[in-house]
Amino acid sequence: MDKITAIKGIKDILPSDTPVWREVELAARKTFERFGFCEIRVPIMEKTVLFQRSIGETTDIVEKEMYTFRDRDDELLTLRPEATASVIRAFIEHNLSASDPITKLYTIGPMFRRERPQKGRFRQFHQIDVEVFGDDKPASDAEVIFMLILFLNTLGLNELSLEINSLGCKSCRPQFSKAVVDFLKGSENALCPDCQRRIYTNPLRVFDCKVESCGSVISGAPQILNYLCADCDAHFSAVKSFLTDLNLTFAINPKMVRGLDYYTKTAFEVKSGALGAQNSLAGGGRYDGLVSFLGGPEVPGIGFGIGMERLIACLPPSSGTGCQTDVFIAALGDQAQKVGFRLTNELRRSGISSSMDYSGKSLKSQMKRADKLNSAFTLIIGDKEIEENRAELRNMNTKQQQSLPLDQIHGALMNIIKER
RNA sequence: GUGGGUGUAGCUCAAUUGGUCAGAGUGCCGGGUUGUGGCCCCGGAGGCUGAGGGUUCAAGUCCCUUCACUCACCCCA
Repeated sequence: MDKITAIKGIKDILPSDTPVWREVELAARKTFERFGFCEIRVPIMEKTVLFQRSIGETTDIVEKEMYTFRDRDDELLTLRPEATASVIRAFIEHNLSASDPITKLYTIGPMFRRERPQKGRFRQFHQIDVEVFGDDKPASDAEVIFMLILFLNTLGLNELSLEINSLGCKSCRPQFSKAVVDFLKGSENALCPDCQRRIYTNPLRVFDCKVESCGSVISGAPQILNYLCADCDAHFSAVKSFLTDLNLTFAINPKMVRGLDYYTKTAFEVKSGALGAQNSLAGGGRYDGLVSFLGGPEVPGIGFGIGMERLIACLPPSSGTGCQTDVFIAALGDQAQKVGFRLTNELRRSGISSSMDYSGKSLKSQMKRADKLNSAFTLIIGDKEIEENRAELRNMNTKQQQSLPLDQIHGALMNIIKER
């Protein structure tokens, strides 16, 4: 029989990895909730139009990376490639702005993009996603960025680089785009074929092309920061000064444009050197026109996404404790097996984690198993002990051992374990 | 979609120019030693060397095809 494997680019998270994931998720919840964020859980499937509208028809994500399929009633559905669209959809659909003018949400879960997998890039990957609705003040931008950095620091990540930029708004960005197009047309021949095409499809993308010649062309191109309108310019200055107030070091990267069409004003990205080519660990920005563009009220928004696989790849290896067992019951002999079976399940009913091995193997291998389960205590019951109406309880760390009368075992164990 | 690299026991890897090359460590199972497990000692199971074809007296080792994994481009978290 051929064995059935997982889908390309879609990975299992094995028991050995699972503690780190939980630790990261827990840290995220704790940090975000300290900032007043609440969790929202949105579906992993949406109508395709939602993503087409929000992410942008000409983006790579929508053009060639989405898992889209036709439902049985012919409706086009797609597995979400990012979370923002869904969160906004839910925000609008349930009219969340009506009960609170400012809504702060986070969500954690899998995203899907059909790309060629490589280091730090998978077809199913996980994001921690944060969105703020209803606050267009620069302090909000700075707060969100601060929260992101704080969260990463909490996990022990300090060697990070924060880059920010402003992408302008609907009044100043078009002028900038036009200036860029005009400029690029002037030196079209020096660009790589991809970029020559981009001039007409998505000119700003030329900025993050990695081809050397394109880089040198674009280095002389107009810069968005020189085209910002008064409002955007003031906003950006205020964000920078708030970040400085919070002691955050950042670099201004005027070439950072972000791959989703909806961003306006502040855009930011956190990179790590430890990641290889896919070095962007988190990214986000403001999207002031998006909620209304998706049919909602005129509500500004800002948010970011963190790539969990990439984040975990940067983490120092140590942390993360495996599963713990309070007591392991090693039973030797048929009578002992019966007693042990009843006892281990009684303990579980009492809220104590307990395990035993039903195979009847040697004490040696049962002790080995106790080690694997990280048990704090091992209770040894043999048929001989049963005749003497006792069992031996061994503390796995101190090796200390005590004899317990059989009929008092349950109560005694409860006390001992509670004391720990 | 395009390119490079790699595919040998569950895991990590060996195997001189194609010629006892199918191995080691670790893990697993059993046994010994031990104050009833951890250290140490002995033994055992496990591989159509990713798959298919070809060259050769001889192929993990060379060639072709295919698949998988991986890294990079593209793009993004």
